[in-house]
Amino acid sequence: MPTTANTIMSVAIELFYKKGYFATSLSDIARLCGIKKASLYYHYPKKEDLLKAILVNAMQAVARVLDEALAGNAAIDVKLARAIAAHVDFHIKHQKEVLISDSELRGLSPDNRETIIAMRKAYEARIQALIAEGVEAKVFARTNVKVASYAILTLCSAVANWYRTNGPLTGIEIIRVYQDLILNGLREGKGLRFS
Amino acid sequence: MPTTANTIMSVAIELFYKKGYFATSLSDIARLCGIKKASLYYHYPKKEDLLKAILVNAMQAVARVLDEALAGNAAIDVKLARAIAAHVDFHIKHQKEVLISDSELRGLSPDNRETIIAMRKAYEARIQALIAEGVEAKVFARTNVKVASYAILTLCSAVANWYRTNGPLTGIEIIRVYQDLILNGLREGKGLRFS
DNA sequence: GTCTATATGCAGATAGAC
DNA sequence: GTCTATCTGCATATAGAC
Repeated sequence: MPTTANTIMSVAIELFYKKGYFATSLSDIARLCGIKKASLYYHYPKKEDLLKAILVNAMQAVARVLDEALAGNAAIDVKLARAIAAHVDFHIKHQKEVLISDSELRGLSPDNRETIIAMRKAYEARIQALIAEGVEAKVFARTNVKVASYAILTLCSAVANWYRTNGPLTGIEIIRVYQDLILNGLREGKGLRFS
Repeated sequence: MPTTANTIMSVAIELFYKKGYFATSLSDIARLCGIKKASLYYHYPKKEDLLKAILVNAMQAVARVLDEALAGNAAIDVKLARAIAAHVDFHIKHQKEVLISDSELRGLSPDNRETIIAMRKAYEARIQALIAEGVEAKVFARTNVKVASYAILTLCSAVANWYRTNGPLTGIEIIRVYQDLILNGLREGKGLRFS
């Protein structure tokens, strides 16, 4: 039995995803929750609080998933493969939250926006560290680590834009494809060699 | 000397890009144009007309760029390489319009939205035809053509999210990287093999 | 915790003078 | 073509009863 706050949150995710943050009114949300819009304010004092919670939760969740993927020892290319798997898996399992995160950041006040950007940078830094370690160990070709990380992360995030649950591919198949593509690309002379 | 209509259009692109379509008011646009908001209605009867024009122009322009890239004969992998170059080049030269196209489609009425989606599908179909031809000719490995096209197009479009004009890389360098990555990926056993 | 009623503001859009 | 003035509606948010 979900709490009212939880119901509101899932309805908000649904509508922000489908119509966008600004185009979604609190009346829309209230109607779908089966309550009056004034009641929303008891649970979330401002509309922006809903958006902020969605983005913070998503960032924390994906960071946790990365934690698990990187726990334990492994060769650096295996580690990166696991990170890719975790990232892609999260992005196909949480398409709505992730697409909201990508397109509604501007709905936040400067303070809240900075919070999210900082979380995002911390996440990127962990991927960059993996790439740098692989380059250091000469497992990957020399490359501009930051640029490579942007290319890889946008590539792996973009899957949220086209993946469909009833599509012809399972998540595992897609992960396999992206792992091959990126790891081949990072090895000597094969692709992701940003100078 | 730009016409007023043109000024309005560039201001709209600037603001829709920076703040988003819904968060941009016609007063904002008018102020930056140095006119009163009622004057906007002489040039564009509805706010949505501005958004529609941006999306239609962008789609027409990128389709034209693809025309040029595919004019003349060439081997199928060379053709695809040219298509990638054209697509990436367009996406780094028109970042704002392209990012608006990607995130503000919901600002359009159903009719207008359908128009854009149809243009988009036609564009995708041309890329799919290239991939299919390469598979047919056994230059590329067998793969799910539609899925491969989505992966490739989102990959090549995502560059608009991270490319910076004063960044460390030129457009040509990025194009080279993406061409290598994708063409290697499509050849036998190297990556973009969606079953 | 949820309700009814309402305050307040600004949005998109129009009318009509110049 | 641009202006001033205004219409109309809906948005977020609050007050206070139950």
